Amino acid sequence: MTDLARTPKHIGNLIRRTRKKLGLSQAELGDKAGFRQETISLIETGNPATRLETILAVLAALDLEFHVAPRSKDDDAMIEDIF
Amino acid sequence: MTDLARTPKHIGNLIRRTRKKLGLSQAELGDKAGFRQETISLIETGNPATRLETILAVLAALDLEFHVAPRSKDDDAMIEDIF
DNA sequence: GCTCTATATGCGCTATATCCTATAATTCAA
DNA sequence: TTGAATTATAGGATATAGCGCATATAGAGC
Repeated sequence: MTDLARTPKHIGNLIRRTRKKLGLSQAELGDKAGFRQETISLIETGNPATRLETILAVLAALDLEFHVAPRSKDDDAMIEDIF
Repeated sequence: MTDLARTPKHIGNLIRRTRKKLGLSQAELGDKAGFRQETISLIETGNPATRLETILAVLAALDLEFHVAPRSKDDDAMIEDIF
């Protein structure tokens, strides 16, 4: 099961969804990833200027990882449903 | 076919590989993505502080996109082979 | 070797991440 | 509804992105 992530908002929503599924607060996730609650808040609200390594650390703390794949028409059809 | 990308270096290598496969110079890719040659250079060498939106724009210029998936044991086995 | 292109590096600039601290605003349960 | 927890926001400090511009290396071909 993989989720498409083309924009910072996609990624933020995905992180928030996963964090809540795991029953974590932003502060708890921040602890696990090595960042502050405020930083998690910014990421989840779609801050486009977040540092790459910060995103990677937060994903890892949620046991997630990025995969890179060709953009596909299937994804285009799916893209509106992400929110 | 998807590629695992757990670190800025993974992502940089992937971008460089794809760019060369497409016969583009760093400057040409920069043009397509809206950034400078120097910025592409930094990304390809694994700069961990690159802005998220910059990475996303460069991936899009290469017709690539991120997917988010659970970290898997299969990935752990594969991880050493990325370089 | 030499030349041309491609890539990496440097400086000064503005913008912003993240930290730290604090607090406002929102959500949720009792 | 109220009180506690959670999330969003703010200001000052430090670090660094990406810009523009310049240049130094590095590579590929002759």
